[in-house]
Amino acid sequence: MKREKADLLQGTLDMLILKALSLGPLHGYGIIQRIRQLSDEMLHVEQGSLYPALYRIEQKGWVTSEWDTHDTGRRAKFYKLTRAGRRQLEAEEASWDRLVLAVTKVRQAT
Amino acid sequence: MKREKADLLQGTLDMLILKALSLGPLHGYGIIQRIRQLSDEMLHVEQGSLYPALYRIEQKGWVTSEWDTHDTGRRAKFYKLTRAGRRQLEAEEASWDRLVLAVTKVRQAT
DNA sequence: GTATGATGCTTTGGCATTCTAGGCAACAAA
DNA sequence: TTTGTTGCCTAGAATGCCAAAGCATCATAC
Repeated sequence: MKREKADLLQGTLDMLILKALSLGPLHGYGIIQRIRQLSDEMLHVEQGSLYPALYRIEQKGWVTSEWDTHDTGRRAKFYKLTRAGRRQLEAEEASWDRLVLAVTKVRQAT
Repeated sequence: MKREKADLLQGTLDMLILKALSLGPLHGYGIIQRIRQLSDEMLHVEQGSLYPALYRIEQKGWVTSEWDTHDTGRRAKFYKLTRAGRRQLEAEEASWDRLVLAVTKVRQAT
C-alpha cells in the first residue's frame, strides 16, 4: 500500500497532544476527537500514531496517566499535563513559531 | 549520538528546495546557502539531507540536473525546476498553508 | 610549501516518527 | 445479533532527516 502524503508533519504531534491536554485531562480516544474538533476536522490523528506518542510523552515526564471511569461508566486511561509538560508545550510552540516564520521568509522571496 | 531537535520539520525540505530553485537554477551547495540566506540564517539544511533529497526530487521529475562550470571556474551540478516541479511547489505550499491554519486553530483554543 | 577553510558531490547507516493494519473488549442501537 | 462507536495496544513498514565519513578542487594565510 503506497503511503500518501502524511496528514501531519513529523514533529507536530507532540505539540498537538500537549495542547489538547492543556485544556484539561483527557483519555487517548478523547484527545483524537479534541484535536479533530479544534482544528475544524482538518487534523486526523490515527490511533496507531497517538498511543505510541502518549507512551513516549509519558516516559519523558510531560504527562501522567491513570485509569479512571468517566461519566458514561466506561473505563479509560486519563492523561494529565505535568508542569514539565506545560513547559515543553511552550517550548514546542515557540519552536513552531520560529519555523513558520523562517519558512514564511523563504516563501516571500521573489 | 543523541539527536537534538531537528532543524526542520520532516516534510518541509522538498518545498524549500523547490522554492529555492523557483528563483533560478542553482547547484546543490548553493541551494543550501540560498535557503540559509532567505531565512535569515534560521534554516540550515545539511548536505546529508540535501543531496539525497535532490536525487529523490529529480527522480520524480520535479527538477532536471546538468553539470556545468560557473563563473568561478568550478564544476557543479546545476538543478532547474521543471513545469511539474513548479506545480508541485504550489501544491506543497497549499498543503503547508492548510497545516499551519489547522495548527493555528488548535493553538487558539482556550 | 603547506595547512586550513570554503566550496562542491556522494554514500552509508542510523534513528525518530508516523501510518497501516491488525487484534481485543465493552457497550449501544438497530 | 450485527453493526458502529468507544476505548487501548502492538508489530511492521515507510518516510525522511541527520551524522559522519570520504573525496576533490581552490584560495588564503602562515
